[in-house]
Order: sequence, then C-alpha cells, then structure tokens
Amino acid sequence: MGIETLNTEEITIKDIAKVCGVGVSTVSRAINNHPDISPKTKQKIADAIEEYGYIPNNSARNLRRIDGKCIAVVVKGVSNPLFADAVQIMEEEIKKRKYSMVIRYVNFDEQEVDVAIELAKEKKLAGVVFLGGYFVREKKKLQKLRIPFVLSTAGANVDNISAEEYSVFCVDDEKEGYRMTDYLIRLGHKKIAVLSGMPDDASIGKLRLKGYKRALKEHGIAVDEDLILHMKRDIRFYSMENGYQMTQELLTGRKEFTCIFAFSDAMAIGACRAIADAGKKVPDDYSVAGFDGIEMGDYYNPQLTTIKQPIHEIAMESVTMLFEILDKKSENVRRIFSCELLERESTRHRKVL
Amino acid sequence: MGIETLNTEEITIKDIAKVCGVGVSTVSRAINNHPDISPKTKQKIADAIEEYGYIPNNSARNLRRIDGKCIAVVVKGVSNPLFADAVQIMEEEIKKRKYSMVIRYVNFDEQEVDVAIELAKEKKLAGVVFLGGYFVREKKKLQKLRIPFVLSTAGANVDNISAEEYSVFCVDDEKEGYRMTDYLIRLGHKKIAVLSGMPDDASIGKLRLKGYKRALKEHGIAVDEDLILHMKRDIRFYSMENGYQMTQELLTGRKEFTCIFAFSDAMAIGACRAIADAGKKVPDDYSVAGFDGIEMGDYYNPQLTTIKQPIHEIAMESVTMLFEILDKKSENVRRIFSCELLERESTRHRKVL
DNA sequence: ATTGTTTTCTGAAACGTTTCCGGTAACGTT
DNA sequence: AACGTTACCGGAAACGTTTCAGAAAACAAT
Repeated sequence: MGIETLNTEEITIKDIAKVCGVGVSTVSRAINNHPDISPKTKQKIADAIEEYGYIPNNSARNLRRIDGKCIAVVVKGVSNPLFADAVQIMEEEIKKRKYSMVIRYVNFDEQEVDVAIELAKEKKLAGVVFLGGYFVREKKKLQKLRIPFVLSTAGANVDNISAEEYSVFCVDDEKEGYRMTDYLIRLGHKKIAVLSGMPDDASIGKLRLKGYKRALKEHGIAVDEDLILHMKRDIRFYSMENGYQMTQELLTGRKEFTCIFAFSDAMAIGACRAIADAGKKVPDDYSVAGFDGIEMGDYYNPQLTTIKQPIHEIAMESVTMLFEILDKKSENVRRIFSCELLERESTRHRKVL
Repeated sequence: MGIETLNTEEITIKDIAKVCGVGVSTVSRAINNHPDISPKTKQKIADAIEEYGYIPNNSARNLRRIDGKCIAVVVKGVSNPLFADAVQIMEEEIKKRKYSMVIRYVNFDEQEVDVAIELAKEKKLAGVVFLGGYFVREKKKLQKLRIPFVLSTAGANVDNISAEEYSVFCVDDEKEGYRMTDYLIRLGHKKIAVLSGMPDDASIGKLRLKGYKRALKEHGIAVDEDLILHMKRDIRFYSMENGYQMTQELLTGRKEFTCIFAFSDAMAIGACRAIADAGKKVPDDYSVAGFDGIEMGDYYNPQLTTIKQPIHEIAMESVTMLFEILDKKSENVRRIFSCELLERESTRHRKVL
C-alpha cells in the first residue's frame, strides 16, 4: 500500500518530504510540533512517517539544534543501589518529555563537574542532573557549565552550596544522622561505631557524622574518634566490601562497641557479613543500622534498620524541576526531603551484661 | 602561554586548524590516527588540542562517519545485578577502544531486536551486544539488523540459534540446571520446587528446567508440575519480589517440598525472605539454591548456594569478539562457558523426619 | 481591486565533523 | 635536469537535520 518506489538504504527526512509533496522544513516542523503548520499537512506527514518507519537521525538533530534535547545524569559512585533506582525514574521522566538521557558514572577521585563539562562539549546538552556528588569549592567550575543543572542528593548544608544559588534536592543528612544515632542511644547503646565516608569527605558523610556527634553530645556521651572508621579509597565507596573491611578492622581491634551505624545500607550489609564471619550475631551481639533504605534492606537477614530516603520523590522532583528551569518557568529551589526511620531486625536493645 | 586570541564560545576543529596553521582535514586525520600525516604536525596538533581543551563534537562525527564508532548494549531485564556487572565491564572495554557505548534496557514484553533496529537508525551503530535476550523466531529480524552483533548469555541450545550462524557467548543452561538439581538430589531432596522463568519462556529458563527434569528422571524421581512455578508477568522478572511471591504461593499451597531451586539469585533471596516471613528457617526447614553467582550471594544470610556464571569473562569475550568481527578478523563463534557450583549455607542435607 | 494581515510553507544556510580527490613538496634515481 | 615515486596536506563535498528569513497563499478589510 502506498508509494513503494523508495528503495534507499536508510530513509531520511527528505524522503518523507518528497513523498508528502512538501518541503523538508515542513516535515521538520511537523515532527517537532512547531506552530506554523496546518493540521491537514501535519496529519499527512505523520501518516507517511508511520508508513515508512522513519526515525530521525539523532546525530544530525543534535548537531543542528540550538538546544540539544538531551540531559546528562552524572552519578557519583558506580553501582550504588540507591542511585540505580533514581536513575531509572529519571530516565522515564526524561523520555516522557521526548528528551534523551546520557548517563555517566564517576569515581570518587573524578571531578563530576569536569565530566559534565566535557560531556557538554561533545554532546550539546540541555541540562545536567548531578546525583550524589560533592560540590565543595566547585562554584567556579559549576559556572563554567553554562547550562542549567540540579544537584540531587547532594549535601544540603555544605558551606558552599548556599541559599538560592543552585537547585538542590536532598535530605538533611545532619538531621538524619542525628535521628538514627539518637535512636540507637535510646536503645541503650553507648559505644556506637560509625562506618563513615572518605577521610576527606566534605559532603553527606561529613554531615551525617556531625549529626552523630551532636546526638552523642546531647546524651552526654563522649565522642570516641577510634570508633569512627573511614572507608578505604581503593575500594568502591559506600559498598558492601568497604563495610566489610571496616567492620573487620573494628572486630579485630581492641576497642569495644555494641553497635555499628553504617552510612549506607550496602556497608551495613557488609558489616553484617563480617560479624557473621566472626562467629557473632546481629543483633544479639551487635546492632547494625544502615542508611538509604534500599530494597535489599527488606530482604536481608536480618532486615535492616535504616533511614529510608524518599529516593523516588527526590529523583522525580529533581528532573521535574530541571525541566521547569529549562522552560524558564522556575527559579532555583532547594528542597529538603525528610526521611523515615525504619526500625527493623538488625538493631535491638543493648544486652545487659 | 600560547595564542590566546581565541574567544569563541565553543572551540571547534577549525580553531585548532587555524591555530596550527593547517587544514581542517589534517587535524581530523591527526585525531583519528590516519596514516598520511607527519609526526611533527601530528604532535603540533596534539599540543594545540591539549592546550585549548578541544573535544570533538560527537554528533558531527557520527553524522559524517561511514562507520559510527558506537556500539549498543541491549539488556533484557532492567536491574538484574548480574548484568550490571557485565555492562560495566563492557563499558570499559568499549571505551578502551575509543568507541562510545549506548545502553538500553528492555522489558520482557519488548522485542530487543526491534529496539536495536530503531537504535541503529537514530544513531549509526557499529555493532550490538544483546545481553540476556531471547532469540527464538527472531532470525529474520536479526538479519534486518545489518550490523554485526553478538548474543551474550543467550540460551545456547535454543532451537533457532544454531551452529555458526551467530556469535554466542553463554553458559550451558541445561547442563547447569542439571548440575544444581543433581546436587540437591544428592543432598537427599526429592521434592524440589523450582522458581523458573516466564510461562512461555523459550530460552534460559526453559533450558534450566530441562536440565532439572533430566536430573530428576535420572534419579528416578517423577516430575511434579505443581512444583514448577512460573514467574508473574507484572513483576520485574527474575527479581527478588518475583521470587518472594512465588515462594509465598508455594508455602501457602498444599504441596510438600523440602527445597527450592530458583533460577536467579535474586529470586532465591526473595524465597529466603518469604520463608523467614513464614516463620521458617533456611536451610533448616527448606534448602534454597540460586543461579548466577551475584556478589550479594556472598553477603546474604545465609550465604547462597548457587551456580556461579563467569560473567566477567562472558562480558569480556563478548565485546572482544564483537570488535574482532568489526575488524573482519574473525568469523562468528560460539563459546560455552562452564560454571561453578558454590556450595554454601542456604542448602543442606534433608532433615530426616 | 487594492491593501493589509495572518497562516502556512519553502529554500538555503547552517551545525562540526569525516572523507574523497587531487595537489604540492620532497626525495631519490637516472 | 628531468622524471617518478612517495609522503603530506588542503579544499570542498558530504552527512541529515533544524532554523532563519522571507515567499506564497489565504483570508479579511477597505
């Protein structure tokens, strides 16, 4: 059915134009929902596109377009299950708006902003979502990134990320760190070890730690720096493996502790494994608490006590807001999401001696 | 240092050419390691590129290039931890060869081949890796995909994927299904429930099931179809949730069983959770075995007995071979990788009544 | 009929590369 | 000195699309 005289290898916008008896620019306008077009021709073009299975070449589009319809998601930390969820949601939202998404994972020692700048050069991006990055002393670089961006699950109260300068979507890490520590103390724990971030962590890890210390202080418990472990640089950060190693150190050390507060669920799981390998039990011998609220926490044995971040909402809001900024419908905003403390099996009242 | 008279917004190949006093095509040749160029000018150009931080625009390259230096990875099944590992390795290998990678996840009800074809239209791909797909009755479509491709972790013995027609990298699912079942039987289990694939599964699930049945038969155990569960369509397949649901059905049903063989580690973990929620214990009350050998299996409580797929090698080989095919250095090959049965805590000898 | 206004469309110029084809320079050989 | 060969290089044409400036058509108002 229809005109079958097209035997070209790949069918282009020109073919569609020819078939419809219109100019190439008309087809373009039809595709991109530009105003200056009659419903009739628009329909005709739509039909032809359907019939011939035409798909616009993305490279050509992005090359010419004034605003590349592509947004980049730069994720700090590969294979973080929390982010995996977020990325998925973002992808859906981005696709829904007919944008394409490019994702890049960066290690702890890479500068996410640099990565974004490079990406912008080679791709022509409309905007960037930074997921889980650290943005201390990055102001200048962020300015070099001329396109709109949002900071998602970035530390909320870090010195340099202030006020309405940027769009930030995250939880109050200090408060949540406090909340969990307070909970653990109320369970009777006094010697609470912490599996925290990088030694020179300047973002979420630092904030959660601040909350931890505040809680101890408020309860009149001295902070013991020996109980604050920092993760190893050479291992994937916030990973099970990292948690495992730190916990092993803890267990073989001479410092007493009854409880571990890990700054990610993955590390908490690593901790549980290390404890089990040492012939001990969670929560009988040690209580273990995590942070994030990943799906695995539900399934793990014991079920993980944790701070559940509303990652779905954070992801959703982040891209929604990015698009509003792109549409000039909105200014920068900062939204702090509150978390939920899930009391589950991995923590319990401290055993009385 | 250097000529600082370039105040253009974005610096292009023309700028580099101008700065170096050479033609644009010379710069292009220098970048792409084409032969006709003297070491001296090549160096000069390299220096200029370095100095000005020039990054070629990818859209323009892909538009013009005869062979798009991009390979697509089409993954059947989102958020499968096994594939996450594989994807990461592939990305490294692809980047190492100066190619870019585009990844697309497809659901069970989407045709991965169609997705690849569409992708090829909009991107100009050099090749495709299909990860974990099903390729029954897809011969014709695969031919429409004019570019080279490899099938990674696709069912090895499926009827239609025969001989040297395609490049296939996978494990022998029938054999491994047999191996695990045989092991479980030797532990004394006779009533082994199976958490298998989709009802109309035509690939790995079907093959593993075949191995399962063969093992039973060889041991003189009758196959009980009621113990063969198929996963739900409306839930992410091979997921913890799916395993959980199936196990719940099993537990609330009236069929007796002493052991569960799940066709993925994730489903096995779901099974463990369901058993725990029912107040039972693994492996005391039920043995549970998985398939895949994901990292989580090491950390889970109990540690999962499973069939460990050499996913790193599979991923590595898959892209290595794809590149060899691209370079015309190699014909299609089929490599079957053998797995390792990890005997761990989630299985044990059947309790005597 | 003329003019103005709005709607719809078109041709051509970009976008930044790669690739083709041919040209010049350098060198060796007679 | 003339020629052939090789090694480098440059100009310009693509690639397939969007965008821009303005043309044509359609309609309305005088």
